[in-house]
Amino acid sequence: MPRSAAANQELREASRARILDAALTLFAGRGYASTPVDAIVAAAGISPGLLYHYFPSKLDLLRAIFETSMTDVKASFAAADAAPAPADRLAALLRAAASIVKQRRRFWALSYGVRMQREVLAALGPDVFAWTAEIHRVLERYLGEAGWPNPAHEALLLFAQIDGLHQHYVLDPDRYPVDALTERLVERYRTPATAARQTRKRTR
Amino acid sequence: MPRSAAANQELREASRARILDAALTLFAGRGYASTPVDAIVAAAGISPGLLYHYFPSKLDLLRAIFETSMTDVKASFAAADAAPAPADRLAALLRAAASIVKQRRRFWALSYGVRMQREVLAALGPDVFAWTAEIHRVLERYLGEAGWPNPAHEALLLFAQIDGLHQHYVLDPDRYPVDALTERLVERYRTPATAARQTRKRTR
Amino acid sequence: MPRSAAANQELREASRARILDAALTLFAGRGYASTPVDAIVAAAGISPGLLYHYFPSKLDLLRAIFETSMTDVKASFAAADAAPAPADRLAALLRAAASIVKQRRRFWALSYGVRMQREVLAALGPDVFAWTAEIHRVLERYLGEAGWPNPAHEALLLFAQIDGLHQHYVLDPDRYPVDALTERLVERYRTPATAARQTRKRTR
Amino acid sequence: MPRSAAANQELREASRARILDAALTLFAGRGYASTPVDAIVAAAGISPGLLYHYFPSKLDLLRAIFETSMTDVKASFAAADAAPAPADRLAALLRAAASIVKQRRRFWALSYGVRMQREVLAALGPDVFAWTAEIHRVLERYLGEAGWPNPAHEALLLFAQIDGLHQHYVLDPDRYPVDALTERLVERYRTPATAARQTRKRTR
DNA sequence: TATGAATGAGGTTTCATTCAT
DNA sequence: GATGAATGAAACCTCATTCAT
Repeated sequence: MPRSAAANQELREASRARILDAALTLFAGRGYASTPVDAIVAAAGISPGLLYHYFPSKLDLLRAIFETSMTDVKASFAAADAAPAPADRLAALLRAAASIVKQRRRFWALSYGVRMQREVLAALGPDVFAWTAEIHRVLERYLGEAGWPNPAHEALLLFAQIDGLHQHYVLDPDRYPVDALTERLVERYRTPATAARQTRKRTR
Repeated sequence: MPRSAAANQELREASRARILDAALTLFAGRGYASTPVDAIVAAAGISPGLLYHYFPSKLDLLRAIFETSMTDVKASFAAADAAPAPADRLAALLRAAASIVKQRRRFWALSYGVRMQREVLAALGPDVFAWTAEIHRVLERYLGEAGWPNPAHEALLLFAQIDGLHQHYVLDPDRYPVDALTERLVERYRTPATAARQTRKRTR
Repeated sequence: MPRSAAANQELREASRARILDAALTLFAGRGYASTPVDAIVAAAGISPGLLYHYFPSKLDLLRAIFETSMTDVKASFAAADAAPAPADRLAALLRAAASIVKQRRRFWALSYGVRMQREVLAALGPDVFAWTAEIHRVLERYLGEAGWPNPAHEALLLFAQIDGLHQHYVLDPDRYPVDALTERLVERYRTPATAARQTRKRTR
Repeated sequence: MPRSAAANQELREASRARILDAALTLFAGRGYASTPVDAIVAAAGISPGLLYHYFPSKLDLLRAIFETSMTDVKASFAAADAAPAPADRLAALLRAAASIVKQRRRFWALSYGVRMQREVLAALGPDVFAWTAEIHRVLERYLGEAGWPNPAHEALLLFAQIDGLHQHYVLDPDRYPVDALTERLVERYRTPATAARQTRKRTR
């Protein structure tokens, strides 16, 4: 008596989701390399065989996590991108980024955790590399449109700022005031930071 | 006749240094967990026995790297701290930090690589935890002395900025313009971004 | 479709038994410390991974052997203890002990082999320590009931006798006449070796 | 300026003795196989090189311990053997054996510790095998001369008794009453244990 | 779909031993 | 006579993965 196709589909989804979730939690906490497949299997409450039924290898599991999460993250950024007034888009982006980091803490912890490991990163495919480049491009465009001088450098600086902020948040989520700091950032980037000071300097 | 004490001392230090150096390079490149002791041993041109003669375990080797490097880093910060005019100390610190990161790229790569792994971090001892707190305190003091409002939050923001900057540099050292960006930061933090200024600017 | 629970149970027990058996043989012959896990694995015809699937460590394997064997041995002594006439129980015990030593030569060889190694013994748990104390208590009770003077000392002596006998047997099982010697012992302990008798004999 | 030959000789003896002593203590406590050469070296306060200067291998060190100790033990038995009246020699032997075990506890612990390990025993040379055979022969002769029936079996029994006694003593030297038990044994073996009981049995 | 026994390469560590001085 | 840095084979154990059911 075979299960109906629909029921099977549900089972599949449920199992896959449990595995991905367990793996994400463990990878985020202990690191990818230090997490045995058995630990994932135990946390997901399934058998090793089933894990390999869904994911051909441990690395593919990592890849799947990145795919899932990155889709999600991109969607969020796209929403910010759609803000009506051009002047508000930078603020919208900063807030959207903070919000998505808060929602998907574990993914970011994992992401920051593997960031330095070239071999692993390479195995995740070109998408992950393209990732940062794209964010940088968007920031550069926004800053340029807002009249910032040398928007390429400014974008690097702003990206570093955002990245550092989020990483520090992920390291201590219960006490780190991401929202307040994000608002401070929004404030600071409301108008180009050039005029006043740079003028003063030049006139000396 | 045994080797002279001095000769032994030299041999020991040379071997220890080779091991530490090889380990740092490999840990930085492949991550701590993904680097087999045998790879370190091969890179250092020694036998596994000798590594364990100097370091009781792989983790102790990591610990030793952190101790060595952090001593070095602290010294550099202390030097910046000794700048004559109070107004220059923040600039001095930012430049010293950039300089030390450039000099010890591999250590920072390693450090950023294990940052998310709580178990490893805990095993490195309380020093590594206290580390960031101390940097934050110093920044807060400098910003407070320079008249910045809410120096606690501003310090978090500045620290995140520096951290992000350095991490991005370490990820792509050949192309990332740390120096230019550091100077931009120095410039931006020369005078407090007071509410006053921002208001004035907006009302103009 | 997973294997049925019963089939798994069988597989598990078969594997466990093969490992325990191979380990017992090797430990008995070469000593615990001198037996590499790989040798056990080879003798059992399995992979190292499987051994560690069943026993968390080499020491736990030793522990398991002791648990298994001691259960078995205690059962045998309990049977002797149930002899009807009190006067026959000592004889029953002596014979049961000889019989169990003959049946489980390898266990006794192992047991005698680790007896002097305090660290190993301690790791085997309190049971193994309590073991000899219990035998001594039983012997003392039997001897007391049979009217022997100073049954505590006599029990020590008898226990030493049995232990020595069995150890010598295990050392050279093919030639050592355990049965004959056990019968001689049974004979000797049929009636108490009272001072009275000895005096009477001397005065004749 | 070379040391005098006599001074050298003294140094040699002292170093050898320290090594043998440290090794004996450790072997007795932890077993031969579980004692690393480094532990011996540390306990003796010397360098590994020096140990290998005196003993070609760890096994040779064990051999040396056995040679030293067995010479000593044989001398002690020889003394007992020289007792004037034939009737007293068994008593003298029992007492001498107890005394030597008390004096050289560590050696006996070691000896009992390796007894079950055929490979190690074989490497110690035939002497150690001949050892027990000789004791048995002596006992048999004494018992025969004292008029015991079936002295060969009786000797096995007595030897097992002595051996068990001494082993139990070595396992718990502070509480085990060797002396009292030895006297009890002496008493029991003063006259052949046959007449009375065996007669009674036969006449039934 | 799902299980879990089983594998084996490879990981970390130990330890008897060597050798330049 | 003595040292201790150095070796490398082998020990114990882990873990990604397979496969019969």
